[in-house]
Amino acid sequence: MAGDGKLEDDGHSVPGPGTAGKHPLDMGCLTEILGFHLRMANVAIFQDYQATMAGLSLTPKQFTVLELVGRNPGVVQIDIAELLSMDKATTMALVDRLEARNFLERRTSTIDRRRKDLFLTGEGQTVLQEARDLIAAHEKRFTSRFSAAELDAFIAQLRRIYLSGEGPHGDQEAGNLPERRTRPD
Amino acid sequence: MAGDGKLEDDGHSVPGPGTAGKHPLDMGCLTEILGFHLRMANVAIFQDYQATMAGLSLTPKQFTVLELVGRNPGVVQIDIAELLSMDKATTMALVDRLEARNFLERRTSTIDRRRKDLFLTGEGQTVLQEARDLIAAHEKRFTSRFSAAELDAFIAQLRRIYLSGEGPHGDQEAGNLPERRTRPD
DNA sequence: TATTGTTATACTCTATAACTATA
DNA sequence: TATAGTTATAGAGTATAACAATA
Repeated sequence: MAGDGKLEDDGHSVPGPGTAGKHPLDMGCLTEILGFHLRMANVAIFQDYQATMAGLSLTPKQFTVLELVGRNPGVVQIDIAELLSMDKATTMALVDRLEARNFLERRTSTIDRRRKDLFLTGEGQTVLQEARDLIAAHEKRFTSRFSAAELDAFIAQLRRIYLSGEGPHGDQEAGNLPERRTRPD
Repeated sequence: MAGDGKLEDDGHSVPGPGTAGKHPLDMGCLTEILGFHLRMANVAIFQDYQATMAGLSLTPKQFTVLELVGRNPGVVQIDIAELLSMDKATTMALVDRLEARNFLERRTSTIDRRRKDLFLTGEGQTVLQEARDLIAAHEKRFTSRFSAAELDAFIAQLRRIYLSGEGPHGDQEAGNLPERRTRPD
């Protein structure tokens, strides 16, 4: 029903997320744009996450990296970067912050001395477990809106978006992007 | 199946999104965190969006604002801010950029002279329609992975995440967040 | 007194490019 | 020649705080 190619007028009107539709705006084609809904959901979850994690000061991505290093001792930056679709310099900065807070450490690999194996410190392990506990409660506030089957289907659909070989678009001949855009906001 | 409260070891291992699992990492509890999958999907869509919109240099949020102003001539910043869960200063900066590119203009409201009504310029209307066309093609690369029924269900689930009164968590007694975190990354 | 817009400021995230060292 | 990490730099996005104009 949604999406036969063209984005045109459909006159949908949707109340805002916060107050109960004081000034309902016509959302136009936004209602049928998957990326829009995805972004709105992301923002909503982030806000609760932020309130939940205020004491720990760990961004979602920082938590992700701690969890990855915790589960995969000795993992190197380049693999984390690839998994999370980050630039290696971005990954560097991220790891720098976690290292500065003494949550993880770099050790030069004995096998390939270009590589720095990453390990959690004791403090990192502690903060990771605290974060896991807080996030579990935070998650439950959202996942409780779904049955187990619904949640599994939901996650499967999300994975269908981001697990797809090299990405969806065909040839990528453009190569160089003329202007720089930074974040998925 | 996913989520009985505690986040513990489950040993799931998932290949990275790009190359076909060269270094599969143990994702630990990440596999059952809805916010993680949401973020990964968001990043994947953003990357295709970016490649698609390289020529126009419009971020998703900029496009959203243009569409809102186009559909709701005279809408004011504060309403946009509320709908998109943005700070009013952030909204200001966003509108500034669009105004500097001559895509929209501010006119002092005749009814309430504190307010500035927003309108698309001719150029803004042109660029908006170009963006709609590009985004339609971009969207199709993702939505084509789902049947119409699946897509409707998917979007309904996303809306269930972000349309929920004041947000999910109970009392919000904390009020002031001790540290600042900025973006949902 | 409350609301809307505004400015100033600062900090984080991110990417680009160039560099070092290892392989 | 290619890879991993690193540094320097720059730009966008965001929020906080203060302020002005108006209601």
